[in-house]
Amino acid sequence: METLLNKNEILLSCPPEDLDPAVTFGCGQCFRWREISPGCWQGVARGKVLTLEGRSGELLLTGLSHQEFDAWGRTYFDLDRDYGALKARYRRDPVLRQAVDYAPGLRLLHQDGWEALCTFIISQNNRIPRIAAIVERLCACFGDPLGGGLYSFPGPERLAGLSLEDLAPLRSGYRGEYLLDCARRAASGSLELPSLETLPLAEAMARLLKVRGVGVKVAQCALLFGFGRVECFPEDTWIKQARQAFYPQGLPDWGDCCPGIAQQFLFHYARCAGVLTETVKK
DNA sequence: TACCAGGGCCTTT
DNA sequence: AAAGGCCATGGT
Repeated sequence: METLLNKNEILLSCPPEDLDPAVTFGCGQCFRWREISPGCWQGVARGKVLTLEGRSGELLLTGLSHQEFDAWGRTYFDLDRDYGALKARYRRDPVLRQAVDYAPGLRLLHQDGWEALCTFIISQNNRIPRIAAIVERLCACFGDPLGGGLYSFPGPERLAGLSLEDLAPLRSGYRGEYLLDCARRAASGSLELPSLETLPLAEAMARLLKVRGVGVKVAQCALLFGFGRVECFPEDTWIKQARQAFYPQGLPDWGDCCPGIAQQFLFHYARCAGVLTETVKK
């Protein structure tokens, strides 16, 4: 499918209208991608420095070998899902049609589960730019250097041995305690991360809720963004506002059509399109 | 200055 | 079961 160019360069066969880097990396689902030059985005995933940019109507990915792309890159960018069909389905709903048309190039990333869990613990009662800043300090302090001032996301074993004082430079506030509890559970095996991909959803949710600082919303985000559980539908403040403004009778049941992906379209639309007035808060 | 942020914990009713 | 204060930090 994909065209292999030089070493570590891959031309994605995905239609660019189904993967807009600015939207996909900027919609609040991930926190480690930056636009380093116009149209060219750089990020770190699973310890690899990647770039993605549009080029002559296609998308060029650098930083992964052919083998790495097949092993996890394809999954990371969710390339095996038919977004054309999914969006056609979403457009049957008049509100979601607006959301899809607002940002048709939004694509749900399948991030590393551990990283997603940590970043959404950090996200609670916080703002997106500050979340990204804390995550960067976490990586710079405890990740492995990857060159160019970039660092990997530190694994649970690394964080499990740290103290609250060690985390002080992150300025993550009361969330530091939550990160340590999460890391110690993951490192000891009392929280078995890989099982969260395949366990019945209720069981996966129950296991995550044992972690301090992980409530229903953070667990849903971790499952959706990090463990491929597209049936999850996190209800944050923006979704609550959207629900009250656009769906006073209740949200539609997107059932087997990836509710989590519908959620991300709706979240981005509600947060960025300026369609919510301040009068419908809370 | 107060209020608020991709919430969750703890205590009080 | 439900409601409300509090939590650390930083932007407005």
